[in-house]
Amino acid sequence: MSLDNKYAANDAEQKWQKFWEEKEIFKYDKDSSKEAYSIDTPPPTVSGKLHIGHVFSYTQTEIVARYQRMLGKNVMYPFGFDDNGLPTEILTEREKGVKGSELPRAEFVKMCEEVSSKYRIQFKELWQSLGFSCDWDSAYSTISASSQRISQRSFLDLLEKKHVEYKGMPTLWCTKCQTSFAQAEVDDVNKGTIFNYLNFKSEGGEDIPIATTRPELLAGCVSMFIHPENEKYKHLIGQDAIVPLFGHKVKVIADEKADPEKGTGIVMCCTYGDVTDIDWWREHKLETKVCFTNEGRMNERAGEFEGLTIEEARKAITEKLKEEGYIFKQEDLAAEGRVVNTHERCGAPVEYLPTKQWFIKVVDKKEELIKQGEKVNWYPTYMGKRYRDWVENLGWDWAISRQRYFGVPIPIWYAPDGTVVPASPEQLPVNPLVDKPLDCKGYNPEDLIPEADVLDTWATSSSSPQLNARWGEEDEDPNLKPMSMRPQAHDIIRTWAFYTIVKAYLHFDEVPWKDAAISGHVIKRDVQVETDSSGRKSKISKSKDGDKYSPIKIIERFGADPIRYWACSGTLGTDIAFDEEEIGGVSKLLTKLWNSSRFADSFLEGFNPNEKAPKLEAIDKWALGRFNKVIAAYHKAFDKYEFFPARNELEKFFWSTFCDNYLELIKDRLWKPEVAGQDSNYAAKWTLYHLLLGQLKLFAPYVPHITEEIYQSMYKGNETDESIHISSFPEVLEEANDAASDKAGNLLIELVTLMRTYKSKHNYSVKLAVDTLTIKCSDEVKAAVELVSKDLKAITKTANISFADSLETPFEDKTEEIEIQVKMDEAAVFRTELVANIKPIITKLKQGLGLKSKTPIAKVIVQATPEFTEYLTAEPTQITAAGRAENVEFNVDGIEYTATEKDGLAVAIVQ
RNA sequence: GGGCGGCUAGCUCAGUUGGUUAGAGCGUCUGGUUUACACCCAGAAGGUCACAGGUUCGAAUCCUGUGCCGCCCA
Repeated sequence: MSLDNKYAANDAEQKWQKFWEEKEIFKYDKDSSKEAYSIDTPPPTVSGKLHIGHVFSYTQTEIVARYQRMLGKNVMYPFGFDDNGLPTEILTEREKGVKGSELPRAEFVKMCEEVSSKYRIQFKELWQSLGFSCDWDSAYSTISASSQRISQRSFLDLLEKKHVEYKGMPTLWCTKCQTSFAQAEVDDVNKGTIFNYLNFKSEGGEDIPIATTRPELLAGCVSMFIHPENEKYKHLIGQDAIVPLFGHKVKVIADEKADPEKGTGIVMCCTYGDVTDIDWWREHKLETKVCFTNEGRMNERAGEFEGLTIEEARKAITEKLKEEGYIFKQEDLAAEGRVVNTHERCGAPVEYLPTKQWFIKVVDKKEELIKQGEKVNWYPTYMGKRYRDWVENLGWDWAISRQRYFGVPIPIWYAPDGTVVPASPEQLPVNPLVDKPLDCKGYNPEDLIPEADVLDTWATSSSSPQLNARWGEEDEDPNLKPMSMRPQAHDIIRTWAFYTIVKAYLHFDEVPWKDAAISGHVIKRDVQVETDSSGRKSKISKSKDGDKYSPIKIIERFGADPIRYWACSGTLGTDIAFDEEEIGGVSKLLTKLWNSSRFADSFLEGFNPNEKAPKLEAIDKWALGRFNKVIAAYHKAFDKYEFFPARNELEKFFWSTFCDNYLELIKDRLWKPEVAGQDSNYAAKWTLYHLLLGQLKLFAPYVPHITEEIYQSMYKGNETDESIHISSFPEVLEEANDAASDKAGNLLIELVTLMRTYKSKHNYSVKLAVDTLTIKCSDEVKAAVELVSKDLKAITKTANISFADSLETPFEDKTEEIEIQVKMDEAAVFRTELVANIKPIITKLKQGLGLKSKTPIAKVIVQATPEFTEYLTAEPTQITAAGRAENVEFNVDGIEYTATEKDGLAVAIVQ
């Protein structure tokens, strides 16, 4: 089977994707004795849109999977979908135009299932069209029955070990989603707002000024704070103050956290404006005066403002304060100056409300969790610091209960006296709203109150290592503890990486995985700003950039392989700009790979590399030896998840050493075995066979489709592996590590470059014949050059090579070891000169016929003196090439010629 | 305000434990090519390695400081 002229990417990609699936090439074998390599694939959140960022980071993982597989490991590359929880609910509400809280629970859950399964299919199709080598049989969804079982098992284990607790305390609360949430789900948004300066009154009637952006909290004001050394106001400490509009009294208290420089230097403390309020409330044992409802409206404490939303109340109360003369100054805070905490799932501002929630206790485990983080190998290493910083700054335990619907139920009931009655392991998965505990702990089953809350989505996705290892299930896999690696992007170190480490630590006192490879994000090049020459970049925005970055469309345009290759550009962990030009550049590389393979194929058809041991020539050893170095560098880089340098070494070798030099060097040996000798011909083919195969294998993880296509067409006979992707990487060929050959090869390249420069500077064609090349060099160099003089002659079209101690007319360029003198073949030079005269005339004639200079024509006819004719007829292809003509004829009578600048030379053309 | 990362050719980026003349691709310029490939080949131009100090025989690389950009956390 030989290779077609052009590589048909679309057909080939689909063909091989089907082939891999049918032949189960990527199946993980649980019972294999081979070393396991397991990947804790991030289960993407089903949030609707597919994003080029997904492609970028997931592809990097996919390439690692293929790499490890070719190292001979038993690779577990599963896929999961994190389809439960609030993101899916919000998506469903948006798509179906409903509100979860207003529908019967079961009905809404069913809708969520419907929506998520739709998107699950889209995601899977995307990964498949990129040629991902997942074992789809091990795909999981975090809401499936078995995932629920494992997630509930996790909860019960933590309950038993007393790592979870049910407690009432101020909790991050989303009034829009009407649920509590975790610290990690808070987003900082810069938002403009108004700073209101207003006066409280002291008992003695003195004005006590404060500044606040949230006057609606006045109803919940419980105290005021002044710095103990605040000279201006410290006399107020200990007094009572009267809250404007609402009239209740609050104490003025001293505390160092009240910054004298900020606002007026006096701060009001409410239930609860922010984390400082909560700290004060706790430290000073203040009363609790909630003035909001869970739905985000003012409650009865707000008096006439009851029932207004928080926003409405802010305006109304500000107005009233102004009317009644409490406000004496208002300040517009610019957007960048004011950070508002929002709920990352929906964008609503964060509130703090006292509620009773389930927490995983992490704050008192900081030290241990930091130590766990140190046991993980982070790539790049500084990402470990981000983890550490996050853990060190933890202020809250991890709230895992959500007052929502589409999630894993918390498997417990409450007895009338408050005792928690857990589900039994054998009844999982359980839905307390429907089921009863197997062991009611002596309570009447009818009296038990089911827990209606569900687990946070992170509480389930943080169990992905346990889901992969099938923890506690019949088919539990002991080889996956810990897993080999976790790939993920840097933005979710504080959530997903952290939570997963927490779980593995609390359950098993171990790390979930050995390595964590952290990728960056895809950003776009902002064209408008770029023309400002400041070269700014910005994040891709779904709303602004629409479909431009739709992965499906990009795959359709470029094919999967170029996108995969692009996804491996740039340093691990850093953001990358999406660059269509670069993806187009990859297509060029693949075409080059295809064409060079096609070239090799034309000589290797029927070739058997096992027929006999080759007698390798210096130049063969040189190329193979350099390839040995590429192999070593490739593995060294991949070992650290640095697929970009690995790829670069390979690409550089392929394009420069292999294509531009080695293939050119062996052409004569391939074309003319009768001149070169059968041994030489065999050695060239043998080297070509192995070099190309080796490169295909190193390219395979990146561009699996085209390499498979070439492998199957060219190599399948001699090579027995069913797919290149389960073959093993090329081994270092010791025989080729030969210093003399390496030296000779490098000198040869130096000489070739010098000759090319010489010709280029004289405007000669690279192929123009040379009569004699004279080299001035040391005896040592001379000996090395003699090893490759045959190759040097062939590639530089040189008839004679000689060595001399001094040169009469040395070429200006030289290297450290070599100087040269070139005597061109006079006849060839003269012929070139003649052709150089003919060429512009042909172009002119073409233009006269309305043709472009590159348009092919039938014939060039030249009229010339006998002397010129003799030169030209010796190498007629020079003229046909110059005119892109089929043919050339000389001195035909009865035709109108156009004269050239050179006397005795004229041209005509036939279209 | 704290932490982290970055600043290298017109653009996108490499640059190993400090070591000859700092590299690649794209772009530009000059040439070339029909027995793999114009998605090609050869050659050239183009850099005060953000800035300022310091360590060193030697610094893009190590140290200190400054500026700008980005991210994370307050």
